[in-house]
Amino acid sequence: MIWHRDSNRREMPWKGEKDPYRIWLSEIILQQTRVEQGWGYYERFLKKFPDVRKLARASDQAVLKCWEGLGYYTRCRNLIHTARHLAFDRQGVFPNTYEEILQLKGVGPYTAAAIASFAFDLPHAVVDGNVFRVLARYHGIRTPIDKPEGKKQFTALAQRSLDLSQPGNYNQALMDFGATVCKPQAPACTMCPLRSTCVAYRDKTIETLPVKSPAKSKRIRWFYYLLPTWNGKIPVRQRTGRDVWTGLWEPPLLESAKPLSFKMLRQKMDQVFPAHWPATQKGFEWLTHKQVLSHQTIHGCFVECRLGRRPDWSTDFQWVNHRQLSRLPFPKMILDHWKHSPSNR
DNA sequence: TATGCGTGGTA
DNA sequence: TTACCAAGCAT
Repeated sequence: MIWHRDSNRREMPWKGEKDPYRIWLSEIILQQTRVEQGWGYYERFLKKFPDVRKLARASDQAVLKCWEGLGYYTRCRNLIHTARHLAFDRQGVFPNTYEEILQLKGVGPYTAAAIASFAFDLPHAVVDGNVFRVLARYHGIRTPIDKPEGKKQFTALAQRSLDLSQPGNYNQALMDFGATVCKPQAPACTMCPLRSTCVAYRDKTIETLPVKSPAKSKRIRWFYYLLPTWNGKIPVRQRTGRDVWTGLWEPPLLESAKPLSFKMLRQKMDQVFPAHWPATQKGFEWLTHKQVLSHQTIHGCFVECRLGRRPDWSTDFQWVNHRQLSRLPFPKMILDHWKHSPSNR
């Protein structure tokens, strides 16, 4: 705590904030996200949606567009849901107990403890990646942190360690400490005020803690996006289901587990998206991108051409011009394609 | 309860 | 290039 007081705090736009709306917003943005990455998003959200009623009244589309590029889009859909719940069912009043906060969609044990302690000075310890790491090293605990037993053990330990006289401050300090001193790689043990009593430092096991189960290998997918322009417009539809990028928009898509030859692709195009496609490969522009996600690798092949007639596909598709397109949220890979594609104006 | 969900930085 | 990780959560 003295370490934290003495100029080791990381300044951030939401630090010291007492407005539960702002704290909630910042914590949702920061889930599994680096502070530097979330910073700009937080400021843009606050500018566009200064209070929970503004956010609740906005269209799904406008909010998702604001979230575009940040990833884990379920967070954004839950943010919208909870904003409307707060504004319309609770007259804009944020719940002020840990249990009630935990009930909010998109709010789990970490976020509930963060809001409870920062906004309401309630004695709940946060347990995030930083806290897992600091506690595992300091106490030399080898229980895997990504299993129920580990979560239980570390949560109990964090709660016991909490400074009840200043829970918010303590939570901030522990996370800052983990982010700047007790780092995942190359921790600054020589600068660490706790090294004389740190079990992992004594046992030289810093690099092996915390214990995590090994990552699974990534699934590989091939996405063939069809980009026909007709009358200056292209067809797009919103992704549904429980797959990646749900809620974002995309052009007609043919998916394959393996790369397709042009001949195979052309066959599928005629089956799934019948149209007056060009007869040969020369009628198409063909560009590929690769995006590595945390759990899968997606190869995006963008196949562009001009059509003389508008095809009669599912009504899910909207044919939109550039201006309409710019208001819709898209996955980064598609945005990158349009940014770099020579045919895009 | 094991698994899936994005993107970007770093070694 | 690849692996790891980041203020986690829902299902």
